[in-house]
Amino acid sequence: MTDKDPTQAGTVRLAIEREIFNGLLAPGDALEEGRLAGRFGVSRTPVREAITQLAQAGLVTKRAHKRAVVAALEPETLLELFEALSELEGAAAFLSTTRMSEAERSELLAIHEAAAKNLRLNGDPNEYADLGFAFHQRIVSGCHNKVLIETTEWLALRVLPYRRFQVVAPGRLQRNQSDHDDIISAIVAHDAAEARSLMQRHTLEQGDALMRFIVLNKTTHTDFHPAALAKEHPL
Amino acid sequence: MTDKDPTQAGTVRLAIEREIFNGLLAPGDALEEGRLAGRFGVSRTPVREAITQLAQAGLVTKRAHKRAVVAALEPETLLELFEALSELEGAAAFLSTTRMSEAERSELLAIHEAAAKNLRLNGDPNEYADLGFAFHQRIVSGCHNKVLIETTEWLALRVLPYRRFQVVAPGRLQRNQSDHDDIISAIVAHDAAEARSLMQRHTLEQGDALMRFIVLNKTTHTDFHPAALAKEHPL
DNA sequence: TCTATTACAATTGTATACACTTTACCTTGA
DNA sequence: TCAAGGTAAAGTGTATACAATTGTAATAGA
Repeated sequence: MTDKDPTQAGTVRLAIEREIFNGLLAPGDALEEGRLAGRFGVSRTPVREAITQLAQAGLVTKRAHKRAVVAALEPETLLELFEALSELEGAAAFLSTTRMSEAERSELLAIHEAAAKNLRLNGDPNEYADLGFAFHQRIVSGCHNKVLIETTEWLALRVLPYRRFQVVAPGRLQRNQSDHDDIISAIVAHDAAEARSLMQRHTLEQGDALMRFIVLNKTTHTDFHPAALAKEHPL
Repeated sequence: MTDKDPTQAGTVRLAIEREIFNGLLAPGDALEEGRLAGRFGVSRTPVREAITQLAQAGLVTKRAHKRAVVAALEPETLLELFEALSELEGAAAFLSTTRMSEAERSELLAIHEAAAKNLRLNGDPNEYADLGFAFHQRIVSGCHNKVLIETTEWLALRVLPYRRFQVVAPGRLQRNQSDHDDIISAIVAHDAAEARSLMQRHTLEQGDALMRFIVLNKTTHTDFHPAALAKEHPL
């Protein structure tokens, strides 16, 4: 599904996806086929196909004869996403502990150390967020189970617009890094069960922290749309 | 996505899905839009949309300008599916242990006892398979996490055509029932960790048993298409 | 006989036109 | 003023026509 896009439908799909992540298209916004077609300079057909794909991916919701809208994640759904994701990432960590190649393990370590360095030197928080994302991604891909990887990334995609806000909570970065420390230790020690447990709790707490942040800032928003949050809390 | 289908695309989608499960459409078979359109008495447009949805669901594979084909599960992928599924169902069992309502718990027990009765009286194996499926489904739905439920069912859908063959292996039924016994016990005892562990191992062993069965019968098949198996091992 | 090239057929991707449903607004009556 | 109904506008669902790409087979050359 993540192929290069020789087809217009694929191009449009990626474009819409981008706009959702950028916040240009906010949750609840209607995806009107005609306008999008005009905006991208294509006909309704590929737009319609792109929307169908996005709907199946869960990024937009669509009912018959009703306009497709960008999926609005209610707080409850966001919690459920993190709960499910924590189980999958925990499982991946368990499997990765015994399945990662030496190369993969050392790459993971390199990413972790780069993040540590960034933290010590008060580097760019955006870069730290990217490294954190890479950390999770490597652990997931290390399990060598394509189905599990695919499924995990499918869920991670849906929380992606929200996940980066973990860093704004005070003291979250240090806690995050220390969690990663422990996870790395378990993996290096080949303690798969411990790696699972730590990873699972870590992801779950990421979700909790995000939820707390959202709730605390909710008075000023009817919605907790990532774009709105981004404006008030620029990284 | 499992709504009633006031739209033709939805109807066609379900029809194709059925034919895949029935084996009328075998893995590797090409889904040619024009023919399907003619066969269902609609135009290519809804057929195309149905195929797009099925592709996103993983039941068919589709690349640009190439014909869509029914997804052929290679043995490796099937193993990966069961591995991922076992993690998800294990997680669901963990959560269900503490989250199921009394009504849900008693319904689960009723299903389990009906299966036991079927086994004692040498009932219809097909009915037993259905009860087994219901057993898993209730445990999953009991976790009250829509995202987790949805994700689990998404994977279960892909192994559905193969999963029923668990019953053909000699002694599998008794083993299956005894596994279910243990899982029920853990749930009733509110031992969530044990429920997870048992459920996870159970689903994983289901997959292993299925794989063994397939490998043992592979000499006669170049492929282990469910329809071919169904012909040789009618339930 | 085998291989490569080329033309043609088959099939997918896209655009446009039309039918049907929903939504919104406006009118009408109380 | 408000509610109810109806009508027009907007938007989705589907069919058809056309363009672009791929698969195939036939032919020419070695």
